[in-house]
Amino acid sequence: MHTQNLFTGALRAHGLRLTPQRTLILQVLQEAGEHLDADGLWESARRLDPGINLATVYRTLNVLSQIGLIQHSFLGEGQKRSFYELVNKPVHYHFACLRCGKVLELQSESMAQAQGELESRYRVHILNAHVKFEGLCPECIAAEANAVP
Amino acid sequence: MHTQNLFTGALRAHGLRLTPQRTLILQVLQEAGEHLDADGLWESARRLDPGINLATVYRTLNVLSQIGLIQHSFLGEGQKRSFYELVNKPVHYHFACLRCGKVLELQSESMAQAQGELESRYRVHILNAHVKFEGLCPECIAAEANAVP
DNA sequence: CTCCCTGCAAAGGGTTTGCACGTGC
DNA sequence: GCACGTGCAAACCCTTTGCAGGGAG
Repeated sequence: MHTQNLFTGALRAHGLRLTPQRTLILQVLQEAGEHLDADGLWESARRLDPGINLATVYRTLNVLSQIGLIQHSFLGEGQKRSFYELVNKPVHYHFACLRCGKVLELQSESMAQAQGELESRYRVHILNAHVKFEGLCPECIAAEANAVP
Repeated sequence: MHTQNLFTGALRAHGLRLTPQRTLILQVLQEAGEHLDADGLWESARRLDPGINLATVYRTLNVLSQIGLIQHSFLGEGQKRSFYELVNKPVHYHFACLRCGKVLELQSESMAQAQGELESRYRVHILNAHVKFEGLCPECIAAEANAVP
């Protein structure tokens, strides 16, 4: 996997240094795959480097956001925490089940189409789309159907 | 406008009292029309009742959220604040300019279509959609073009 | 008259920042 | 060696909460 080189290049292109901490955080983000919050990321990172500081995690996340390697978003209605994920992943959208709390990642071509329509209609240039749907997942739809016959 | 009665009814239906502060906050939300954060709302409200407290604003916003009169969401990448708006309004989506911070409200039929597609593909039941786009607004696209000729 | 609601102030909790030391390049 | 990055702890800022007094129903 040449992802590491990609990251290295991106960092250096912005005059940033490749420190062990940054490498570690990128690694955790990559292995986790799913959306992580800063705290969860810190927890995972500390298993490999117990000395790593939460402030460093936040600073790194901000740096990586600024150079476009990761995307950060909010999930969950009353949620206070931000979630982060690599831009590495294919375009997808989040769906949170209101009943069981599960988060699904959805793919949709129509969304991209809708996005294009908005760009031309409003003459804006869309760089990021944060999309979160809420509702019931298949399992919970079934459960609700059984509960209310 | 019978909106006031609607609110009154909704509050009473939930065993809640119609206090001057609640009336005032609803009024401000209604007149502002656009997305307001708690602080902006407080500022507007204080012009009519200088004694109103920020904690009351938050408490009221939470109550109104819970009974479904308003919707609350996050806008802006590094934004810490929540934004609130009446559910009164037609379906729309938010666009935040990364350069000037301005927030636009967009309408799109394709979005609804995409949503329908996702529901059937993933067998989920979508109840809410929180959609936020980020990018450059028309003015900032022009400004960028001038800045980098 | 009874609770619910408000104002006030202080606490909470995620995120940021100042400072001195450490380290990539 | 110089500037950037890190650890540590305190600061920040939005939001919530405990408490006592006040007002809706």
